[in-house]
Amino acid sequence: MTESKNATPTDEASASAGKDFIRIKVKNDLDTGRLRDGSLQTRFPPEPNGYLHLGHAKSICLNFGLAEEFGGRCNLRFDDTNPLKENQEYVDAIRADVRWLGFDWEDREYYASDYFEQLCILAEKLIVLGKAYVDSQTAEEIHNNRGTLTRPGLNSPFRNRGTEENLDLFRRMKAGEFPDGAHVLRAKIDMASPNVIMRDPILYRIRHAEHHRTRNRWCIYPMYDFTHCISDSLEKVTHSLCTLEFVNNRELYDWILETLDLFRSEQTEFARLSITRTVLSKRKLIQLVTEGHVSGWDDPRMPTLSGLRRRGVPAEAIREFCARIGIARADNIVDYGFFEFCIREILNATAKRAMAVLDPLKIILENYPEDRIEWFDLPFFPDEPEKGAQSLPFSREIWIERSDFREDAPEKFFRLAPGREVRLRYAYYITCKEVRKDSTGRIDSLVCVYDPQSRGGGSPDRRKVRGTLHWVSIAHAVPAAVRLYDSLFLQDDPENIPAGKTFLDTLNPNSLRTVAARIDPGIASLPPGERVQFERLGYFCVDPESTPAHPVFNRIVTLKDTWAKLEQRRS
RNA sequence: AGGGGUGUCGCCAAGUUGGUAAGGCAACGGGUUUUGGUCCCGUCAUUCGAGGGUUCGAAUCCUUCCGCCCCUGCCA
Repeated sequence: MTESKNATPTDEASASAGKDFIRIKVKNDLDTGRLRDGSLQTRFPPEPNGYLHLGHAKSICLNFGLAEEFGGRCNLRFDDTNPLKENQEYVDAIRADVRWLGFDWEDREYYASDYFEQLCILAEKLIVLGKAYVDSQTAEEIHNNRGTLTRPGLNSPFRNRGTEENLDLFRRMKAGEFPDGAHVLRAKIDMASPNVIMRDPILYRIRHAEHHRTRNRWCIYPMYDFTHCISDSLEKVTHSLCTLEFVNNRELYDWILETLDLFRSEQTEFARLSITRTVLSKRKLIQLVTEGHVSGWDDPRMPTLSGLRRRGVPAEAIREFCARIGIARADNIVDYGFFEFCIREILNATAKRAMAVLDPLKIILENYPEDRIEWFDLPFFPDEPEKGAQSLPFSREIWIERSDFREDAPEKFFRLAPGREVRLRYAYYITCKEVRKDSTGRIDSLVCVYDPQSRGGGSPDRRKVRGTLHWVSIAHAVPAAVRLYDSLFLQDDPENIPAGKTFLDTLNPNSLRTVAARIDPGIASLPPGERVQFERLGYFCVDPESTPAHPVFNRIVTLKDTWAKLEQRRS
């Protein structure tokens, strides 16, 4: 499950990784001895209400990465304070994803729900301190009295209840004497604060709901703001890292820890990740799944870790990506192409080369003996032949890529065309003699001749042959389903759609195309999860549904295609 | 006439106390190449949201203005 983490990011990446403002702050806190026992403690705190995606990966790499780099520890903590949205399936998926990404929380797996008892005691302490009260207004009244962004709020008529009454009411809330919504516990801060978060924030609400871990033990549940800072504090988290939308909450975070005189964890915010042509908001991802726009959380087109894993993206590429994008406080939207670059960088060094033809066109070598079969070596890594090779069968009839032949070939097209000579990689030079078409005019096959002198793909006269094509012997080829993926969305920023439209309007109708390919028999029985490079095409991964009899491959990412770019420029 | 955050090349992003704009991606040009892949070399911000000021000198200090993002859940 856990992918190898031996390979290190490039020097550039690690160099820049050591320079962000958070690392500078941590280093400084460590150097100046600000941390009580001198060691760093972080945490990754997901709410188990969905699957992890690339945005979470950024946070995971930051929190766990920091701990590794500075000799500290990082906890995994589930922020499970809302029983209505959370469940065990998500907990299990999150654990699997973090592990797959390559991080280990050892025995430090915590749950906010583990702290419910302590949280309750601290809430009572707040009441005794005169810093919290039970409010019996309706939800609507509370909303109306909160004021607006430009107008202060109004004090609740229940704001000055006595300590004993508050304590009694709160205990009865906890005991289940009231229905949902009858009362809430609020911090007594300042209804006129310019920071709306500080206008007597709700600390506890009544919710007669079953929690996936505590079952029916509780009917009151603490809110995020009350829970998060205290959980951090109890775990002695020194650096509590979160995204920018929580900046406003920091004032309350600090107020609670200070008022309760608890260990002072410190919150620092960084910009969340956005990527072009995909969405990273949990709400939208859930919608894609529940409305059936994708096959599930692990659909290979999803930016979820489970989707990327099934697609074949190596965990190392995700870590590399996170290291390279850096950490800052400015809003950003990273080009999807940058992620692809990181994937290719890893795969180029790790994926064995193989032969496959996605859109087959038949070639008949008329001067090649009908019953002859030869075997050619295909090195796993052309630049490192010492790493081994695979044998490829060659015969009279060969599949090549349909797009590698053109009847009217432009000057710069140096692939196959009538009368032109190209090289079949590692095999022979061939020249096209005749184009055969069916009744509809579609090209049916090509009759070619091969040059016996060019065995292996070179010739004694060292004549120049620009084009080199991939191929598969028809007699040996194995049919395979190959899924070609494209981005889920057409628009660069589907999170930010003009007016009147939704992100669904920019869904890419061609994000998945399945083709009947012909592959080299040598790779037909690779196990699921195995990644290979189909020469000249891209990187592919064996799908979990694949069997030796019916191989299924997912395209992870294409190879860089300079020719396609040239052609596009001409038109 | 609310508060907070933020603006450095098309994208990401360095730029500690002012000293004369890193790096990566993309792009473009060239070399190597039995993957139009990889690799290698080169080009790519007189300018740091805009204006004013301080200074011998400012992306970095002061000031005014502008843009974008977040906050009015008994969500996190």
